[in-house]
Amino acid sequence: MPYTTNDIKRVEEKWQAYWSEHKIFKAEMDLKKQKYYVLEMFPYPSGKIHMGHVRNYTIADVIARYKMMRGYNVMHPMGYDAFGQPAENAAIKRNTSPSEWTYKCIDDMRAGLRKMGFSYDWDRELATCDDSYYKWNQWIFLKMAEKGLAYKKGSPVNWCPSCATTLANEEVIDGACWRCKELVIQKDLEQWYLKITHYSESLLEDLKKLNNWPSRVVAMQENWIGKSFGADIFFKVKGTEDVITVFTTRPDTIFGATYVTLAPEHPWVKKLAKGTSQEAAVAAFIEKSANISKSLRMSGALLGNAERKEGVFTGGYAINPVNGETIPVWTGDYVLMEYGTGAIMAVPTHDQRDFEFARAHHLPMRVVIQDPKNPDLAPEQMTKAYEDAGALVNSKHFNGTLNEEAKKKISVWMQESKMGRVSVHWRLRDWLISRQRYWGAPIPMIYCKACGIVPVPYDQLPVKLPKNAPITGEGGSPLAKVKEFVDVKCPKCAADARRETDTMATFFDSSWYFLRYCSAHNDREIFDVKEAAYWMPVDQYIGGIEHAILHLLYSRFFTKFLKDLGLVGVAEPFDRLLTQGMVLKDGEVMSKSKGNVVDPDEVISKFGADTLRMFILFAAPPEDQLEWNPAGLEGNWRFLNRVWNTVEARYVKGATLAVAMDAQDKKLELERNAAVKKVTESMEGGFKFNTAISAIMVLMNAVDKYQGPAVKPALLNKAIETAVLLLAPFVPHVAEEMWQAMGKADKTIAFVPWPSYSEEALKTETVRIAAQVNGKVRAEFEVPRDADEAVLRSIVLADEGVQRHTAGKDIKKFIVIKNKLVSIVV
RNA sequence: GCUGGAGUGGCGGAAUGGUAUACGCGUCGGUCUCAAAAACCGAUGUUCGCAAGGGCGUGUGGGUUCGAGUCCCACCUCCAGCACCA
Repeated sequence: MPYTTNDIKRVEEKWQAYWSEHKIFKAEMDLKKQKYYVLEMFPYPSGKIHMGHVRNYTIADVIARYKMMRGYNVMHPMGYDAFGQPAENAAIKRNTSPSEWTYKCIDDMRAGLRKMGFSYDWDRELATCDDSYYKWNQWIFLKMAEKGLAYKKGSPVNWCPSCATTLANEEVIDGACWRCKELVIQKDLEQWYLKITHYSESLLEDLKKLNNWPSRVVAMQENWIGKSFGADIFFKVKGTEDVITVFTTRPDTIFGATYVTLAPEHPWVKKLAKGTSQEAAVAAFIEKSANISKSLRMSGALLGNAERKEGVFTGGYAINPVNGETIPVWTGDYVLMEYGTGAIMAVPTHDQRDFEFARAHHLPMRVVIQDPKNPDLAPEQMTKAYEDAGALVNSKHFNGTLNEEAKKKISVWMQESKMGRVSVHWRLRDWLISRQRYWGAPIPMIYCKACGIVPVPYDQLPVKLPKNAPITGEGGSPLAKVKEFVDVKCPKCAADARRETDTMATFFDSSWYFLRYCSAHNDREIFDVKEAAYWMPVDQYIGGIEHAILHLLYSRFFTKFLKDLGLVGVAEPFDRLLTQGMVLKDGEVMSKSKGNVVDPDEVISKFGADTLRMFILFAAPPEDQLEWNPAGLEGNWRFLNRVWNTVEARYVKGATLAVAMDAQDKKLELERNAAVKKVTESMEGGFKFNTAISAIMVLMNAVDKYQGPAVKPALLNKAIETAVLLLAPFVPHVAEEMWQAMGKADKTIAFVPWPSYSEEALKTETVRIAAQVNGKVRAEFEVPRDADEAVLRSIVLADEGVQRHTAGKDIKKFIVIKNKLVSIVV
């Protein structure tokens, strides 16, 4: 009887109900048992689940179920990253409230997740927009403020005109808003920051511990943190005792510095120009630069473009400390105020950007490093900067020193003679978290005229988000318009005061949710320390590569902070990370705008969740992109049918073990053991689900070939049972149903021990070997296992096919690779 | 430019330095059927040959080795991230 659409619906609903009613996947701390924490990146509830979610969560579910069968105490939770701007937009569009819309979406998502049969502990479900959750956001914020890690400062910030809110550096992609793609501009605002830079060193250093993270994610974080070693060098302003400090990673080129360039925003630019003939030109340049947004200045359009390296002479001069030379100070828009000291020493001969600027503005150049391949390097002839290694010239007593060595020597020398100091600069900046939005956690601060900025006392948390804020999408914090929210008494002096009306960036919410899952409904504390000590770290985290920097970096930061508070014992939250590939259709990412979306619901109603799961796992390794292929889906559907039919037609309940095994029996046992070995190794060696499933297919092919009057029902049963057990993590519903149909006593297959295999059973009496002559395969033989060289010589050299290639030639070597091949050299 | 990764049949993809193309899809042929679908069986890198058998094949060019998709060197192409970060 085929496995019909009706069967699918009946079977899948039956087992989903069973798992749910009996809380099969409820996880409880048990110190006697080895824990395993499987986590997928929780979804933003924007509607129903899509194929990307299906892939992400199916991967996680197979891992969770596999680990359960291996005897681990598995925690596999799910929740919703529920704050965020789309809810506000949806509320305006549909004339509803962000809260109503979000909770409706959560219901839809939950239903979709249940239909996929995922093994979640639903008792731990959480949504970040619940005040029972964001209360602890506020708690963390206050703790950070106490430690000086949350602070307010005024500075130019990234501003998205379309979203009418600020953005973190990490949220600006190619100069545009990560969400709406609008070009980001700079705006001077007072905003809240988290001092992630306090942890720069350990965020970088601890990347080395993350051996089970994809190397590209580690590399991306490394780049983002961006540690540069070099020197700060003090250039005296000519005619004063004042100093301009520049940062360089190339102190070896200090003798080649022919001018200094300051960022247009650098405070010395105006000071130097004042009263000189350059004053007007400098003022005009500063104005012009300010009008070109930073995002444009930093975007690819200006890169490596000499024409665009704009700048003017400030009218002032500086003294190069190492040789006392007076050199001009320029301002140029290729120097960024945000990085280093906002000032550079320009060495046009050995830095391409300086070279372009110097050529554009006719500034002097001097060679201080000789190219060993072209020892007559001269500025007039250079068409680009020489940035490679070489020995120093024109550098006084450092002449002849190789530049890598000179970097250290010159830094030390300058430090000793107080001309500069060895220094390190970071690319990472503090994290701007204020958002002028409604649908987020209120920042728990109060402004009092007398007392200044006053934290909300802990016992007044949560600061609840008012329900009635007017959301127009037109900018400005909606909370500022809610009088009963804004008006508050100062906790210190009880005078009239005003609440902070900005909310937290939603990445704050997701930076610690994995800890909250450890005791999701604890209303006394952020989480139970003992529970967290047991469950953390997350053993396997699964999610999209798009979170390689933001979310993962912030989560690492929060974990380090909470560790410093003594609340968690681990410095890193995620032991293993798997970034799943995207789901494509016709070579493009599925998206509503492209109209190439495949709805999981439709696939489920036709083929069932199990077929969908299996196709997604089989069609590509989990990290790779996956091309949607309807024919492939049907192939997996056919396979599940074959297994189902085999259980129905050939499984014999109560068959007892046969005594003697013939060749056919041994072959089946061999295939059974080989399949268990291969599937187990595919799982243990990095979750190669595609090869795991192919090994189960090979086993089923062997079962199909096991036919005829000599079939031993007990052996056949064993092979079928093994196949069903191996399939259980992948296709849990149909596996449960078949397990029950075979009359097994277990109430669920979920915790039946994973099958084992024996190496002995894999050893056949004879093996098939190949014979190579001069590296080419010329014949194949069936020979006794572990046959020695003498035996093999007699068999192989007597072979006609081999002799054709060896006849009349000397055999120089006869190499034996046991049970694999022989290689003859003539 | 820097960083990370990938190039294997018609397609998705397999291969601890040891018989390249497992498994699946597709295609072709067959069984069953009045017919079709489904299901089942078989074939399927390319080329020369009636056949036996041989040549060539994992982006390109070299190298190491009895033996290289795999290791080393140099390149090409593609994907991704970062990017006037001094």
